[in-house]
Amino acid sequence: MSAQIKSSTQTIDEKIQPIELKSNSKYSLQARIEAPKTSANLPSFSPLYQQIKELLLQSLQLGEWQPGDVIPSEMDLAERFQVSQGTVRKAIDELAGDNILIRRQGVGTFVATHLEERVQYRFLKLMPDSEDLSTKPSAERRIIACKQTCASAEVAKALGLTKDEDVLCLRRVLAFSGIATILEDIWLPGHSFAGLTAERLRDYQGPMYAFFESAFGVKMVKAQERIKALLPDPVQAKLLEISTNTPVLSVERTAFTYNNTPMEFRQGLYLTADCHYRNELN
Amino acid sequence: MSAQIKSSTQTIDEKIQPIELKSNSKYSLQARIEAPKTSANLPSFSPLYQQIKELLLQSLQLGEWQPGDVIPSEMDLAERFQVSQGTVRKAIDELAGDNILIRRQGVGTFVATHLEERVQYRFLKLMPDSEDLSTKPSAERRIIACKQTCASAEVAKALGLTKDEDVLCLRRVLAFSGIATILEDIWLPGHSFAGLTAERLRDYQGPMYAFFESAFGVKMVKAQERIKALLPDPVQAKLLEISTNTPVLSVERTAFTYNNTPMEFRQGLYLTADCHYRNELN
DNA sequence: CAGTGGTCTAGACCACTGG
DNA sequence: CAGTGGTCTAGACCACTGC
Repeated sequence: MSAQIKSSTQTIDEKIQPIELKSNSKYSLQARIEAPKTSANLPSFSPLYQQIKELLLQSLQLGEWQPGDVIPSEMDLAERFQVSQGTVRKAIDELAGDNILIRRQGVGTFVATHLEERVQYRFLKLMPDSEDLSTKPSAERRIIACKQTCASAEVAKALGLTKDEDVLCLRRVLAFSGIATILEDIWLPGHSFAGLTAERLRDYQGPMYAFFESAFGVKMVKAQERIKALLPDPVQAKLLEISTNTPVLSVERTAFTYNNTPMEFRQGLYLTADCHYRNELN
Repeated sequence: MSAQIKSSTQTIDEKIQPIELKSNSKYSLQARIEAPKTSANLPSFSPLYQQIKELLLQSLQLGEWQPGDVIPSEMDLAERFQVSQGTVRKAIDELAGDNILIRRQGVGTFVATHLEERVQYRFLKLMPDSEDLSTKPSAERRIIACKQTCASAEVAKALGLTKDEDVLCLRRVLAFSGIATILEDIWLPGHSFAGLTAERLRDYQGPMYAFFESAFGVKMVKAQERIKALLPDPVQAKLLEISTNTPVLSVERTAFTYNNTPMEFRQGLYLTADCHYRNELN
């Protein structure tokens, strides 16, 4: 899991060849093959920095570096992969752009984590209407249910499981400043979250995704949301302390780990009387 | 508007000084002053590529290059600003990341435009539930109203105007596959859109933001949205052909030109029976 | 002060597009 | 085939952090 050697393919002929490569001379980076263009529009080659990016992602996925850890310096990585610092830099740049790594000048490059994040809820786009960012009231959380069930067709599809596979199902309410605001139903693949109980969740201080990281080694990296407007059913309305005539946002989220593997599906109902879902478009 | 000369400040001492600068030796790029750190955490200097980025933005804002135009090649710009190609490249990279410029390998770098965009509606995140991207039914548009009024407090605030300044107010309905889906109220600052009429809008084929570009030279660059769930009032319900008990998404958008200048405020009501607002989180 | 990421350069070569 | 953006390198120096 340590020494990986590879070679640039671009100018390899005159560059590294004469030098004895460190520990083994097998190329661990895919050679840039001039693949005959298939009918589809596949990219015909992969730049070095993309391959480095993939290797870094592999190391992250395999747990070589844990969330919050420093990764080796650019120079060290350049040495390890036998490329220039600039090439490593471009790979890291992209990962930093995806919020997978975090650069800190003068210190090092770190694996992003949902723990100890300046912004506690990275994926929560709900904001108070009064843009009063100064007083970010920490949420009160209430776990309503935590049970093991079989995946419905919808949940199975979202999680990439087959129907009736084991899933954990949570239900919780978040209240801000004493006002119940979010009701969430959360489904998790059973095989990755074995041993999760309402008690353990209750005991944990901090964001749920931080808990998933530390307790199950599951790091959420990105997510997709589908938003609709709904009227809550009577049970939902009761939990949110509203009437069934009060419209709410339905926010269905699929969250992914490395490798685009879905690891969570949730439906949130957001009460938007004093809040809104905020989005930036570019 | 043409020859701009400047100098790198980083290694200027030994580098360019002995050479006679092209046409004039005034630095048009701000020197990197080691400003005494103010109490606030202001950046103490600005990298060259950031300054280049600002200069490019200025040229865009002043209309030196119009939407759809090619801008000069990286080499030409490097020559113009007296920096290396890599520095220009980094500036352009950022602008391309903001969807302000578009790079096309082998061809050149272009000013982004809402016209002739592969994706017609860049800011519209509403998708059919059946992810049936193949059949993207073009919307039927109906202009309901187009009148000149005074800015309400809310609209004035969003557009950075003072209350009661002139604004244009549009109302329209978009229908997909014959189903009325979106009702939008749109407010525009009167001074920038003088002469806009329902007829001109109706005659124009293509996205509204493309119309704004070609008819008024207003290029929307980014936007913010605030989403809530609402019940429509009777008038709104009638226009959307739904009952007042059907919840809808309220999407309030402020759109900006260059310089973070707000140029449009709109409230859209989205019927989400067969559609959803889609968002990607990183 | 050593070590990290951040900026900048100059030059080489590659991949792609269009005439 | 010329011209554009895209990749890669090697080396220099700067800004920031922590010890």
